[in-house]
Amino acid sequence: MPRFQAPRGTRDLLPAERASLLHLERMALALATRYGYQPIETPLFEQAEVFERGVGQATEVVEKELFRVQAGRGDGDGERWALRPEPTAGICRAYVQHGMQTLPQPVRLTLTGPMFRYDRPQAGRYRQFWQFDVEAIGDPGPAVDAEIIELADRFLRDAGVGETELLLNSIGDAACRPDYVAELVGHYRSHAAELPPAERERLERNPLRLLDSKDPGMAAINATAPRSLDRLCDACAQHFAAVRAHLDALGVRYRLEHRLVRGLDYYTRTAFEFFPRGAEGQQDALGGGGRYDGLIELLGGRPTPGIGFGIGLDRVALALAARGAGGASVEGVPADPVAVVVGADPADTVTRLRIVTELRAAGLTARADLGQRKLARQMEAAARDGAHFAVIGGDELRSGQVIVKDLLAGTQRTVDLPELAHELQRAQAQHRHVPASE
RNA sequence: GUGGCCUUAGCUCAAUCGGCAGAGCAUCGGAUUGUGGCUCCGAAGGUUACGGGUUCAAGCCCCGUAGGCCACCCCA
Repeated sequence: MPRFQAPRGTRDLLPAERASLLHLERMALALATRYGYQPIETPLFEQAEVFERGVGQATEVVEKELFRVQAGRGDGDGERWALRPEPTAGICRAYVQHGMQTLPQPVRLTLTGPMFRYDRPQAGRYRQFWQFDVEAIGDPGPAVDAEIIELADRFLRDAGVGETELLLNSIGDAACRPDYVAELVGHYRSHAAELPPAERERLERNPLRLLDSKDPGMAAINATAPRSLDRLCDACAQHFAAVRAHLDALGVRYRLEHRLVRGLDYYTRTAFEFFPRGAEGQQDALGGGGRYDGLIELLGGRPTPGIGFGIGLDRVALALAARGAGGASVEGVPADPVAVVVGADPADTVTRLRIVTELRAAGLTARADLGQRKLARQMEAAARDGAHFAVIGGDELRSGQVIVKDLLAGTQRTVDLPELAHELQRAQAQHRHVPASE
């Protein structure tokens, strides 16, 4: 085992994995842009308080998983930093900081990048993971709720993760949630004797969480627990009904899940999560999101509604791999070079480098074999690299010519150097029009 | 943060009862001095994750640490 390793819970994305992620990132940006969401980038770290206030002091994400950073000398209040555990708080901080309330509302933003949580690693759960995030800030909905959810659904389908299930809930707002939570606590208190110890402790800190407990002893108690959907105030109930109507109109299928409570404090009203069909462990969640009508205000802005989602690209890639999909070559990132320039005189790297430089200037994807190996080895490496052509520089160079060998067809011809780039482009285009036999 | 399983070459894995650390693939070279994927031959590659203990002797048994995975907690 090497002395130095990637830190626990992180991993190197080797070219094949990097290409898959790059593919997803590009797909995400293209899709969000088509929906009118503009790219934004925020720092990978923020003042810790942005997350403590934004995400919620009592959440697992902040209490247990915040990746705190020792800054410089670490001797001032302003130097309490943390790596971002999720993108929404930072984006909302930027919205406030840059006065985006003066822009036409809502402000539609998207971001793709790494997030950090100091959690115990597991497959599909990393300390550094990639997320595709979309936010619409400044629109109370309900139509934009449906737009956002449909966008998330579209991305998952375009990515090709297969059948997914969308779980939907409304967890109320400042007007009705407190009463509901109080009623819920009362319900659990009346069953206090039957509660498992761990659940009894959570009752005090995060009562909503008891709802989705997997403890078998909780099944009976939860069955009779009040449901937030039955306790929504008129405004929330109307909002939720309208969200559903919009989703129905768009043909987005979902399942009501009254136990769905999101883990971040900022959520209000609409909450949703996506799972691969048949897999509903939390570690299988592909993504989720919801409305956060109080968050901007918490971060120092005027009261402003917002909604968004995050999709875990690592998990999307995992789901793809599980179906034997993905891993294909990425547009703009060809896995294989079109041409490899090899030389009969292994020592003459000048000629090879000069030729390949001209091919690149002409827009071709090409590399030269700059090793000192004999021709057969250079050819072998070119073929195994998946190159379409080998450009062989030998005695013909004296008369300004090279040999172009089509490694797929096995044919070859002599070409004048000034014609080389053209000839390769022509042959490549011709190849594309021949039905692939591979 | 809790509990469990695992870790041998770059990768996938062997190694009988505790008794000389191996194979395939990949890499490099040769067979073939100007022509590739096949074939054959060879080389290189190891502190058996790390540290300690037991033993004449440890990849194998014991303890600790790190990392991976699984189930929780919980998120992506």
